[in-house]
Amino acid sequence: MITKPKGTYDVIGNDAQKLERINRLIEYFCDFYNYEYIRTPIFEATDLFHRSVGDETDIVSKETYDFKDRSDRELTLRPEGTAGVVRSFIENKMYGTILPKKLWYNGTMYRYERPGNGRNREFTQFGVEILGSNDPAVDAEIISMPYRLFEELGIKDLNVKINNLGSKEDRENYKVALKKYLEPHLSELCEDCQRRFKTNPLRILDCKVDNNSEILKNVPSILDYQSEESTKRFNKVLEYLEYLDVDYEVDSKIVRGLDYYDYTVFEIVSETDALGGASTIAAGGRYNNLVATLGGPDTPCMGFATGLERVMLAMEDVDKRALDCYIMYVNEEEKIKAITLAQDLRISGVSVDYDTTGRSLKSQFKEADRNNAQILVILNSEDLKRGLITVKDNLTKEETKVDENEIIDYIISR
RNA sequence: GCGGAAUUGGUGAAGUGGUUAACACGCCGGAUUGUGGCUCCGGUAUGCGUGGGUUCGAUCCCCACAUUUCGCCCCA
Repeated sequence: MITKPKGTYDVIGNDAQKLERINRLIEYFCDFYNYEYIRTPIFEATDLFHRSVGDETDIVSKETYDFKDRSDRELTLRPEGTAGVVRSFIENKMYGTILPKKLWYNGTMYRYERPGNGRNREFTQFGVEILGSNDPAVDAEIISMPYRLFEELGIKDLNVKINNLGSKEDRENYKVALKKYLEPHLSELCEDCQRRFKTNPLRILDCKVDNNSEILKNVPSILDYQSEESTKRFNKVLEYLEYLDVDYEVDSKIVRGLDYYDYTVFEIVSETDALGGASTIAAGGRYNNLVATLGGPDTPCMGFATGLERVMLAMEDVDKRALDCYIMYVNEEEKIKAITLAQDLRISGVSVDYDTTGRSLKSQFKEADRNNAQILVILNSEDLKRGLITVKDNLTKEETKVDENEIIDYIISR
């Protein structure tokens, strides 16, 4: 038997119902928040991710699906959505249109990782990007929108962790101070952190091994190394979040693994058991320099992305949608009536189904209940001869015989 | 990439080096010859992740691989 590739999965059963619900809600939200849909390619030039996400990041250095096509082009399956959107923004000269540009996407991403609970090699991210505004209200919207979406989906124990990375200059100043502080304690840190000290000292902050050590508890905070303007801006973001009733917590150790972030970064966390160790269900931040880095004009931007597989894990099961009508029959004459009546009802906007496996009438009743059918139509040759059809309300169990010519109107009126 | 655990029908699972692989749910059928959801009765894995090996004989022992899962790493 051929099985699915490692790290992929089929969305079936209740997961499929959850995903349908999520996707419907996403469209609804994006419409009301005034975002435009964008779809970009699933593979892009390898270089795009090296220049945006960063050569040195784990995602790019060891998790991408890279390949050459038949003309030896270097291509990569997208490991995240922002790079492609920004590339499209520049390539299609959207910076010349009315700004800000508010875009949303929802698609599969690929990372060659060890699969686990809420972690797959092919996974789905929904994300939005606001390009061309540095207003703190944008930051607040980018955080509050997914927060409200998750609330609407019934996800419990939501919390936003937020931090301010500041400008590149602010970060450089902080890195100097951080290194100065850590230097004497270097031998006390874990191996990974000793390596990070050279490559990316900020990442030591969210190390899980050393997190409880005295050294990291007393580490200088990045928030103390911000310019006045940056701090002022961050406080405004927090103020707006208060107004929007978002439950947040400033955490100066949130750094994120993608190089393009600056100023506001955040994670939305749910402590639901089903998520296990994968409690971050959405994350994002500002990337005011990315458009320029990729060759476009200076354009301040912010966005977030959420992993739908994790959202599904955090959700309660979704009830199957009820079927309006189930039609029952036994002989061929009745069956013909069943399939034609079903078609007429479906065209009239009534959801209908009927048996196609030769079940007994008894089993057809069971099948109707499994489908949570509201109305049962029980066809009977004797009745049909007199132009009548039996309709049973599956809640009240009331049964009536209706004239064949009025059956559709009768069912619609129920 | 590193370390641990698991893998038996549609599902949850018991089980033993040797005839027919428990039990439960589900599903199908019957009692009820065209009105169910209760009850009772019956049916429902030629197979125990895959490939090797040990053995007279393996689902059960050994090895490898795959997949899943937990932790590390990282992240959505």
